[in-house]
Amino acid sequence: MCMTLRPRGRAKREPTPELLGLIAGQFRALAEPARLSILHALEGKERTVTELVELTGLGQGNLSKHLQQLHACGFVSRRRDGLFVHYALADKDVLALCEIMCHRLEADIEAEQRVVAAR
Amino acid sequence: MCMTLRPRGRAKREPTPELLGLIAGQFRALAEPARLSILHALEGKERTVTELVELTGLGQGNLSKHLQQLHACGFVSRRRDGLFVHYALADKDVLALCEIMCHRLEADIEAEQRVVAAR
DNA sequence: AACATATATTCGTATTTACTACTACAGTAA
DNA sequence: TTACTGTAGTAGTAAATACGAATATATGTT
Repeated sequence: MCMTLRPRGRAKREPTPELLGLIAGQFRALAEPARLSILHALEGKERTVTELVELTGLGQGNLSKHLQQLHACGFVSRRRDGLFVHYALADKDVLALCEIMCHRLEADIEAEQRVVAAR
Repeated sequence: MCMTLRPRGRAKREPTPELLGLIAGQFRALAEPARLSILHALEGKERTVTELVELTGLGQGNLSKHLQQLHACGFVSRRRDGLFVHYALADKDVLALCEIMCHRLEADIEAEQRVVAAR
């Protein structure tokens, strides 16, 4: 039991409120359509802030703040190149997480369709 | 590209704002320490609301609302047994999701420790 | 029926937060 | 230096939400 809500390899004990807060913070960083839109725009290649403004339709200041949040949680990396700052997906975790969520949603939709079809 | 922000097996197209909202909603359901605490209490066995009140320390009304949210997102299942309602983890997704997050946090902590150790 | 217990819901409030508009900072070029 | 561009930060505001307290509903018991 308790394999998930504590760091791996640690002693078997209750997750502290601090740890729960950290995990919740990671989820909260992804709990916003605007930030998911940013992450989607970063799939495959890195992008400058200007590019992301165009791709996402978000305002520049707003977008920048979302990027700070994603960077603070380690979901995106930053690379300065002269006047431009290039952002990129930091790892594959975002992809894995979203894939699980999409899988769940797909299952829900299919279940609903079965209910509808059964009438 | 775009393997993650749309349901599997669908045509290759941009994720709609609706889909992004649904995914964000799934993440938001997990973006709260109180709800993670509930999910942790449900690891291994189902629990009644009364049991969850004791295990989590949350108020009964507050807890019930959190349970409704988790149930609406499909993370927990409900089973009525007379006067009691038993809640349980609906699937293994929560465990997988939290494991990824814990893994990330652990990596961050280790990275910080390396920085500290290098001084 | 009345009563008791378990769970759900409503109300009011304080906190959080996403957004826009504006301003500040960083880097480049003249 | 000044001017210009890209990015980051600040202030104010409206919407979302987590919480406690109180109330309502559901089920079982007498």
